[in-house]
Amino acid sequence: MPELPEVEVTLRGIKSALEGAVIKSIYHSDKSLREPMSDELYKLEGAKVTKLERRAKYILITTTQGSLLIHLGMTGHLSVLEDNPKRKIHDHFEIVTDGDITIRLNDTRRFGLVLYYPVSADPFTLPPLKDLGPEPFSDTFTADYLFSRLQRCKKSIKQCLMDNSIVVGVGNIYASEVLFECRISPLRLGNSIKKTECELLVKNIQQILSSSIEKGGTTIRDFEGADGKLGYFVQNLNVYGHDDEPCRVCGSTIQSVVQGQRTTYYCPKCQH
DNA sequence: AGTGGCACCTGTGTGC
DNA sequence: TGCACACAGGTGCCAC
Repeated sequence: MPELPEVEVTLRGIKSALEGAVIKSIYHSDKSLREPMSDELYKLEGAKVTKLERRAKYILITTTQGSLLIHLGMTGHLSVLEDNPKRKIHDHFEIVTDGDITIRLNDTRRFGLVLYYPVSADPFTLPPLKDLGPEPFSDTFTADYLFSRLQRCKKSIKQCLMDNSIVVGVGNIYASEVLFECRISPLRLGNSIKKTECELLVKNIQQILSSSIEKGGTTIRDFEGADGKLGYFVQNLNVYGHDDEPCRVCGSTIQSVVQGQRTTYYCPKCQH
């Protein structure tokens, strides 16, 4: 499910329910996500939520009794519920607030992550946040930076864009879309990308991600925002999932290719 | 150091 | 209808 825009839309969706609220109760299932969920999570009961923020595709919730890091993996979804309805299959974690709002994590494939950090710990200096590259909207993510990083990359530019140590938040959908918008072939190696192309990449990564956030994310199968509304960015996808269809720009056939076990979509005529 | 392959999981769609 | 298989939005670990 979630790429960065979906996570940002989710964060905005849960923010009003959680910010300033007191956590009345915590629940976690016995099933392991990417890692088992610790019983230390119950230490958050009685805590006041002081801050919600996003780093890469992680949501960090800071409270007076420690912090909570949530990753949605491939199929994770957070919903905001008002009457604490019965848990359904694949509901693995929930927070109930003093305002009787339930924030519930449903994650079919269990690639998500829910971690607890004590008050004394700074999650930004610890795994998994510690070694992440720059945010796409930050001042440090510039064409100069990208160019210097790509110099030592011998893998494909598509895989470079998805490499979290280079830039965070560009997943499989948006990597294809960004390269199409830049007219750069996904098959080229990172170290073949010119400075002027890095300028294009930075600009389009920012534009496409922010446009998708505005439209509520991308719905491929089952993504909904925390309010249950579907995202509309899927209508703006030019190549992702469009293999064997005509390119919207030149009319030639969109191709797909597997790179690093992930499918890439591109127009062989438009992209060089 | 950088890269490719695989593992973690369940559900869905396709072809036989 | 049933079965086998491929594939799906992410990420970390391992061996080379």
